[in-house]
Amino acid sequence: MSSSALPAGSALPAGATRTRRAARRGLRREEILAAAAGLFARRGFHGVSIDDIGSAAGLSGPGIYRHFPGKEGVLAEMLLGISQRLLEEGSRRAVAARDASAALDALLRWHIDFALSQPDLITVHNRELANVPEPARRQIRRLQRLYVEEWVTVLSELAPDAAQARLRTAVHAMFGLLNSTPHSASELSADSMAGLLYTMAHTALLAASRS
Amino acid sequence: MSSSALPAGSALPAGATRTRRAARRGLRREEILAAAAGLFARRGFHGVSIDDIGSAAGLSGPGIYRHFPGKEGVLAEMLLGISQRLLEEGSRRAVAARDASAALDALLRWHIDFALSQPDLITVHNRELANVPEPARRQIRRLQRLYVEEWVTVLSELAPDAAQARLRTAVHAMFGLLNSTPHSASELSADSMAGLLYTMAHTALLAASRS
DNA sequence: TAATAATGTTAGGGCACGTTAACTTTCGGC
DNA sequence: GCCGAAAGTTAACGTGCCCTAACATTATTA
Repeated sequence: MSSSALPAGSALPAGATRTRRAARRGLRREEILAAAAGLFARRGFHGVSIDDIGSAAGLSGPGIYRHFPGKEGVLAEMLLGISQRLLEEGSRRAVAARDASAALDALLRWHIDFALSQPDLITVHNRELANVPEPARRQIRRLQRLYVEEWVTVLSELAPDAAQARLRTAVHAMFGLLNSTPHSASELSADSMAGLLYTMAHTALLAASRS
Repeated sequence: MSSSALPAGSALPAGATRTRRAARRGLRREEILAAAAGLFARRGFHGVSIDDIGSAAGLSGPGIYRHFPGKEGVLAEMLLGISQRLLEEGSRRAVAARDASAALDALLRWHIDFALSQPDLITVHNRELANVPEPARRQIRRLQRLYVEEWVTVLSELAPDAAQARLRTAVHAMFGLLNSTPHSASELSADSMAGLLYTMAHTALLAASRS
């Protein structure tokens, strides 16, 4: 890590080659993460072996250790990536909206889009936090909390009288609704599903804020 | 199983003694199931060992095999019991209601009550079906499907124009909402939580039926 | 093209787990 | 109060898993 992550300021060609290497390495890591996500979502963290992940990614089991410190490391990086993506893109879109109502719309569209296009990631994100070892788990929790806070802030602007604890709980429940996608066999088209989830989540959140 | 489950029609005293034995046995089985439910909910089926379950239930690991055919057997019976309870009690209350609106109210109250009072069971029921071996899994799926159908029937009566596939998907999503309870740290009292979940689920279902 | 670091492979160690076996204790029924 | 089955114990077997070691191959840099 020290030699490749912190370049000893040299000329451009060296930098270019290091970039090529890093790109290859990055691709391989993403292949492994994608393969592991599908397996973790289907069988759970403890139901998947290192050899399983290796086979699904096109290399042999112990080859994983050239890219990750271990099985828990794969899971930790996966969940960190998901949490970061949800938070960063969610914040980006919410801030870009012109008012609170539009921000809620943007958050809903973003989360639904993510859940429908990445069902494996959403499933793992929902279920496997307990299997992440401690230094990383705290960081993931922090990102998840900030993501929830983003939603609560928007809702608070729409319903200033609602208690924040109630809004937080409502947001958690709505996540349960949106993230249920992977479990239902989905007899609906992706568009119908997205519309249905939007309607249900939107009305549920507004109802929770009002009453 | 054959000698105790199918009594060779004898007099009452023999029946009474058999009942006493069966009662002890039944209690022990429920202790094991309860201990296993908590562990499965927290760490997942593959994250729990037979010795873990035994310790939590107050006996040593292999002692489990005097009551269940194996680890998968414990999970199978647990999920079967949950599915049966949800379906039977849900149907009972829905049928007893005087109209469709009251039936939906009864179903909501029943499911919320169950989810809030048995978070471990709801969690296991949601996550671990894939680890049940095949003869039992089909039966559990059947019960779950019938339970969903109970909801869809009631909703269809309230919204005759809504497509059944849409209603089924909406019910699945609402289950995700109600079953999210165990994950949120619940800063709310049980009563507030029940009220909030009722409001959100009710409005979401009606919105899904209308639009 | 030779050297070197990155990336891959197979073999194996250590350990935990599910299950069975063999034996002991508890307890209800005559 | 004895008998027999039910219920519990510890020991052990086989297997699968995570990870490391040792070696082979690829590919980049000089």
